[in-house]
Amino acid sequence: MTTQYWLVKQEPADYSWTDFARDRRSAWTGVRNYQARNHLKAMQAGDAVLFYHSGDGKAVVGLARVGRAAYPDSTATEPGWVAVDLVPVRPLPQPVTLARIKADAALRDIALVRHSRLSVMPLPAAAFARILKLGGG
DNA sequence: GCCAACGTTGGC
DNA sequence: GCCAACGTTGGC
Repeated sequence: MTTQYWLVKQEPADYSWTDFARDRRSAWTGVRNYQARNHLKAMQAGDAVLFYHSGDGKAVVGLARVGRAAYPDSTATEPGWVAVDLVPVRPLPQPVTLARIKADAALRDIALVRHSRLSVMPLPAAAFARILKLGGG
């Protein structure tokens, strides 16, 4: 299976990149949106993931990878919800802000811009590479 | 099956 | 703090 590319959002006040880097691994639980869940289910171990700070931050701040593909979310009170495990790889030398992304012609159609409420989304390989480049990573 | 009301997310 | 987008719920 070829590597797929994703972006996940997190409110830094709830769980920041710093928390993630300290933990070395995080169970991505609590997703309760069907579209986001379907993206979680499509993740494979080893896939590349960008970590985005929503709210106070509004920037892509780090690179991660999928450590474990989808499994039942133990925090859910109803069946059917899933979690994945994510592992931090490295922070981006320079966070890529939402404003920067919106200003980039090659990125104006990504889900982060087009579908701002989605918390787990796929990224085309080219868009993923572009954001990494903008971040100096 | 439609639609109004309402709640949540997230940018500004 | 406000508002747009959008998902969910419930009445009909």
